[in-house]
Amino acid sequence: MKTGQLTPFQLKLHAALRQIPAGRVMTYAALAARLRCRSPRAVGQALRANPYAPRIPCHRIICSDLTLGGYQGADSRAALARKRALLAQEGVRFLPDGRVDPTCVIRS
DNA sequence: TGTGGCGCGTAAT
DNA sequence: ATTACGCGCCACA
Repeated sequence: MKTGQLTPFQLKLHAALRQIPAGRVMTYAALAARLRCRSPRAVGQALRANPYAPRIPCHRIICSDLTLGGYQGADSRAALARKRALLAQEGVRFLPDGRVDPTCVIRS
């Protein structure tokens, strides 16, 4: 079925996400750099429009400040809590400050 | 610490 | 085709 209604970017994005091992997270900037993109915003937006939420681990992407940033386009406390739960389920550790453990973050 | 501006892509008009 | 917006990041004051 064609390339789907998704854009080439999403495919690339999915490929990058696939490279992220479980229990580990990557920042938007790192992911963008991997996609050869100078704008992390494009990445975030692509994830936000990603209708394949459970199919695409967009929750493995966090802010460069080690903050969860947002989830599904919502920076609400509930969304962040859910994201944190998902990451914790994967084995990612969190700091008492609510930030992600830098050892689990891949800043390549 | 807080604010503004920046470049890329998508989606909508 | 053009405009507006978006889960961000960086630089500067």
